[in-house]
Amino acid sequence: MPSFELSARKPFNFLSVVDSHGWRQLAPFRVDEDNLCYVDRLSSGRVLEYRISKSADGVTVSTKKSLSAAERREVSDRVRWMLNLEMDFSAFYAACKGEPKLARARKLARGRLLRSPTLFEDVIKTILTTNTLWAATKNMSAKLVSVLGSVSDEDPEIRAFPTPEQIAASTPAEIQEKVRVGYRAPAIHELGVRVASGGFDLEALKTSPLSTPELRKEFMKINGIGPYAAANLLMILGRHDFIPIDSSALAIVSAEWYRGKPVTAEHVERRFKKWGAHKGLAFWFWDWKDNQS
DNA sequence: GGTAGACCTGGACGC
DNA sequence: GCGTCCAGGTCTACC
Repeated sequence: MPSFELSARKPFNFLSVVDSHGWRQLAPFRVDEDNLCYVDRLSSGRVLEYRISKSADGVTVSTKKSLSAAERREVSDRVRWMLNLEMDFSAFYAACKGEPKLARARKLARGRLLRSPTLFEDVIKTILTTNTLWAATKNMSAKLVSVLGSVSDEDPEIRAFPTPEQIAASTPAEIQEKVRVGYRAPAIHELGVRVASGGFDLEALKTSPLSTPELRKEFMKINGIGPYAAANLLMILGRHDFIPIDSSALAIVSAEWYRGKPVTAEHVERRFKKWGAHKGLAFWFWDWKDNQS
């Protein structure tokens, strides 16, 4: 099986990235034992699955068939992005010192969040997490891939996440009916159209010079993206100064400090205010009483 | 600027 | 079975 190595900035813990949130469960990701697999559609149109596993210096990326030099460069760039191999978390780990609830985060080199190769895919998936159960999010993501994604010529069993063009070529009614995303269909289709037409360079936001509050506003201009979803996307981009506060966030904060009594977003903010630019990370990797994973 | 109500879906739950 | 509730929120209308 053809393979190559990618190094990571230290400290690096492969499983801490894979387990950083639920993305590994959303198609076209899958986990096979301790390997992370992803079906990608390269710029050439070739659809293939690559398998990522830990190595001494970072990760090993393997494919069933060989890649051209250009394809290998493309896959390398995408895997580096997906696992955030280059990011420096030393300031966060320094801030964690003296906080027992973040001792494991430091010890396990937590901080990196698994992300999709494109911001487009992560925005769509974030929309799929809103106002629903996680099981339904997984279903919607799987259907989006199986209904609209490109099938591989090399393996008809695998499909990639649909491109903006593929989503734009569909209709909101078709997306709602076949992908079962409900009221989210118009927002998903609209984003596909905007990106496919070239009217919205969503991927440019990956490296935007905008301040985090300005970038948050940009995300919130997207239909279907509110405060929770914008904060989630900022976390994915490595901007950690907003907390994605959803109903489960309220529940765990309530259990942690308020004996299960109802709390608001302000309670969450107050508890993590002191972490400043690391607020999102401190929240995300806190050792919650009710979540010892 | 703050808030109530509608919004798709499908799994869980009670009957 | 069947009906109801509600979840990893957002949007809009209204005050």
